[in-house]
Amino acid sequence: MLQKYTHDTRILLAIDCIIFGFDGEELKLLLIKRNFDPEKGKWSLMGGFLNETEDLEEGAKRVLNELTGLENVYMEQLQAFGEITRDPVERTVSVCFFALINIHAHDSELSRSMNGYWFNFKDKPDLIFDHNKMVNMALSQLRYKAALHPLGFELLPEKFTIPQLQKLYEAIYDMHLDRRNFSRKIISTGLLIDTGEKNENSATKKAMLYQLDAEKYKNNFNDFHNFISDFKW
Amino acid sequence: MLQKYTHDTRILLAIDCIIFGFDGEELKLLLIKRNFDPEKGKWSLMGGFLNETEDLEEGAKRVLNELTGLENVYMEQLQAFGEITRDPVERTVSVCFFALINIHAHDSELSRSMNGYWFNFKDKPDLIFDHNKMVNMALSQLRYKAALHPLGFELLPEKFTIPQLQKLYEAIYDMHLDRRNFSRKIISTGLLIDTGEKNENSATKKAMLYQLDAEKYKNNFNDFHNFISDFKW
DNA sequence: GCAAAAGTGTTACCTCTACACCCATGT
DNA sequence: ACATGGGTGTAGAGGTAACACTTTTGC
Repeated sequence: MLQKYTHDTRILLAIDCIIFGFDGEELKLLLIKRNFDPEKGKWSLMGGFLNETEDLEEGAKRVLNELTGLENVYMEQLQAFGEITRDPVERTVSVCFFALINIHAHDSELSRSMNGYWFNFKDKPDLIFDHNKMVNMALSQLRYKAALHPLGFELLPEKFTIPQLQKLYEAIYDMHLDRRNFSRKIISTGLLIDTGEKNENSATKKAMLYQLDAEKYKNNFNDFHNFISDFKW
Repeated sequence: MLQKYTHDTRILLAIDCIIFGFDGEELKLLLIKRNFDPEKGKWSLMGGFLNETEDLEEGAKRVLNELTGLENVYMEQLQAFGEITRDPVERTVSVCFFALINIHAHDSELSRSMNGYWFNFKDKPDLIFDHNKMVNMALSQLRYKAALHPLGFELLPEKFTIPQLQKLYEAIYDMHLDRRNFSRKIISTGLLIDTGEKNENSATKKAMLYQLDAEKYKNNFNDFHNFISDFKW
C-alpha cells in the first residue's frame, strides 16, 4: 500500500441499526438499554463501531448479530449522520441501517440473547443522541419504499395470509385499508403463490396461505406499484 | 468532554459529490481531473475529506465550493460507501452527496474556478475507485425522486418554459414524453406561476415563462406525483 | 343460528394516454 | 405561405374507490 493521505482528521465510525419488527398486530421497534456511559440506562438503537477489517454492510450485520443473534435479515443503508456534537464523548459519524424482521420466526435467537426489548412503535421511548431523528427518518423511508415496492413481505413469516399482510401495511402506515381493494392489488402483482394450505390459527374462517414467488420477487423488486395510494406524506 | 471511546479504529472520511447539470439539451455530469496520486490524471468526482469542525452537509458544501465556486445549490445525501479496498491509499469511507445545478445560471463561478469539466452524462468517462458505482446510484436516485417529487426545477433557471422542463425530464430518463400530457401534469401541480413573460430565445412561437411558487414548492415538496409513469426501472 | 373473519363481484368515478387541431413566429 | 414549435381539447382505456353479498368456522 502507498503512503497514507496527509489529511489528519480520522473519525470514529459508528453503525446504528433501526430494527423494525411485526408481530401480527403492531409495528415494533427493537431497542436496547445502554449499559455504559454516557447516557447509561437510557434506551438506544442497536449500535457499534466499524472495524478496520469489514465494510459497512458487514459491520452492520455483525452489530446486529452480536446484539441479537439475528442472521439473514433484510437490511438497507439509510444514510450517514454526522452532526459534530451528536455524540458527547467524541466526534462520531454514524452510518445507519434499517432492518426488517419477522418477530415470531426469530423468537429463539432473540430470547437467547435477551439484549433487546420490542416496543410498539407508537410507544417508543425517548432515545439517546440523535437516535430519535434516525428512527423517524427510517420510518419515512420504510413507508416510502413499502408503498412502491413489495418490501413488506420481509416482515412476515414464510407463509402468510393476505389479511396478515394487510394488517402489516395498516400498521406501517397507521391507517385503515379496504380489504377487497388491497387483496386485488396484492394478487395482481403476481408475486404470491397459493400454497393450498389454510391458516389454522384463525378463530373463524381460515384464510389461504401464500408464499412469495422467490424468483419473481427478486427480479421484480424494483417494479413500481402503488400499494398505498391515498397516504398523506 | 468525557474520555474518548476505547474502540481504536478511526477512519478517514471522504466526501464525494455527484454534480448533475442541465444545459437545456443534455443531462451533464461535472467531473475533475485528479491532480495527485494515485490515479493522477484520471477523471474523478469532486471530492475531499471531512474536517473535524464541520458536519457532513457543511463538508459537502465546502468541497463543492472549493472546487467549483458554487454556492446555494440543491444537495442531498446519497449514502455512504465503505468497501475496504475502495481507496488503495488507505481505508476510507466516503459519504456521497448529489447536487443539482443549472449550468447557465452558474457560468461565472464555474468558469472562474476552471477545475471541472462538464460531460454529457451519456459520454462520461471511466472514473476512479468506486465512483462509477456512485454515479450510477445517484442517477437511479435522481430518477426515482424526480418521478415523484418536483425536483427537476433545481436544474433550470429561475424562469423557464414548460418545453424546457420537458426536455430536462426527457434527458433525465432518456426517453420521449408526450408534450400535451406532460404539460397538463406539470400545470396540475399548481406549483407554477405564469410570469406573463415570453421566452425570447425561441426561433418560432415564444413559450410562456413560468417560475416556481416558492411557498408551495417548499410546503408540497413531499407530495406524491407521477411525472413519469411508464419508465422502466 | 349467529357472530366474526375471509373470499369475490360490480359500478361509478377519475386519471392517464393517445391523438388532432389551432396559434404564433421567423424566414 | 410555410415550416417549426407551442398551447389546448377530447374520447377511450385502464385503474381506483366504494360498496354488498356469500362462505366458512367456532360457539
